Amino acid sequence: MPKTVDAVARREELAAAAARVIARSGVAGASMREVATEAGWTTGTLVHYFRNRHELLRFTLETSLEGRRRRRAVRDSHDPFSALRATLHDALPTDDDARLHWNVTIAFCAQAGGDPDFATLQRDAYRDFRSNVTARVIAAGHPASSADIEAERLIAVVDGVALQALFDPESWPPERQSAALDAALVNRVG
Amino acid sequence: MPKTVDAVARREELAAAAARVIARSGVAGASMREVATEAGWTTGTLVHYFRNRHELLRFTLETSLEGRRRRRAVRDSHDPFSALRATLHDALPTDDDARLHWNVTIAFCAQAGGDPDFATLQRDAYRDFRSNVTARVIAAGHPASSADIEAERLIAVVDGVALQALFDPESWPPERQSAALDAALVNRVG
DNA sequence: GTCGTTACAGAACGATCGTTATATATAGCA
DNA sequence: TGCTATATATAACGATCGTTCTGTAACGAC
Repeated sequence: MPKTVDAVARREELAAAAARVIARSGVAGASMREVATEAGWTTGTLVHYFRNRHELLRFTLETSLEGRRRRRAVRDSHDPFSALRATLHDALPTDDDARLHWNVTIAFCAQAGGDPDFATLQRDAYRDFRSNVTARVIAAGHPASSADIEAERLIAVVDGVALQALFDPESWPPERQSAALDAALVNRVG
Repeated sequence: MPKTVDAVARREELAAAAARVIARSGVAGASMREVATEAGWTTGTLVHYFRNRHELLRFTLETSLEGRRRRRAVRDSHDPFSALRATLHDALPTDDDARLHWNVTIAFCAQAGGDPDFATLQRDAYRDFRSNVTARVIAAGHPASSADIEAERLIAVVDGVALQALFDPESWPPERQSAALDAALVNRVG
């Protein structure tokens, strides 16, 4: 056997570089050469781990979505209401990691129209998030009959706050985002 | 004087074509040739009315933002609460025109990171919208001291619903968007 | 009518893109 | 210690991009 590297880790490392470039300059700015430079490699390395650019972009989006999903799974240990709040709070761009995820999401959102593959990935991830929040809303004591409506209301608040925070980061510090979420939570749930 | 055309109207016609292309395939997909084809002209015409691609994109974004602002200005004739509701409702992607505006907005949102020019345009338009909603919230009877907080809460709901509706149009018909907005309105204002 | 200016078309250029092909270095096995 | 397969680098190709340049048609002033 010849020289061996952790191919999975290398792919994730390259995808992380791609995510940074995408968050910085959009999907269009994520050229093979730019991503390779960001990762500290060359295009030769990039094509060695991804068949083509589309596979790189797709894996980058999948990894970004998976990162959010994995973080969500941790929130089951708390009491039901705290778990709901933590789940929604994790979706807010209150730290660099979440901000990166959001920028990548928006960038792919703009690209989703021309690429149904990306649109499907994002829509499925969103539906998974929605069903997750719905389950937690029910666990927190909300009537099951209107839990989906309540979940969508809460997600709308989270998405709206996130969008504004991405636009105007200096006027939306983390504590203000949390406050907006809490205000939405005390309205109906809890 | 030689052959004369309405240069302003022609620029808006070309910008409208650019907006359609951007909504369909993102800012990156809006190449000079693609926009020219969409408009039914050639690149020669495009460069005759816009110095370069950046000016075309900038004018397209400005025109899109101005269209929303102009529609907002009409909403002063109603009673204060109806005016507030109408202002917020106009921001939702409930018809093709508003959907086009939203897709363009998201597309430029993804591009704003790499181009501070676009980011400034959008942030200013958003602040204008925010101050407009704040004034209408006060007019509708909300205490002035917390009117900005209330306006941001309502805008967050509108943005969140819009984002979800753009992702999942079939599960967010216009009447459902309106219902979500009304639910947010009856909570505090009114 | 002719002339000059404007409107538009289309070709061409250099840059950059994704992709492919080729070359080199490296690490484990014989 | 060679051998081989893998990892990485680099070059090159064709396509496409934004931009510039050149050519042509059309309208208004004289």
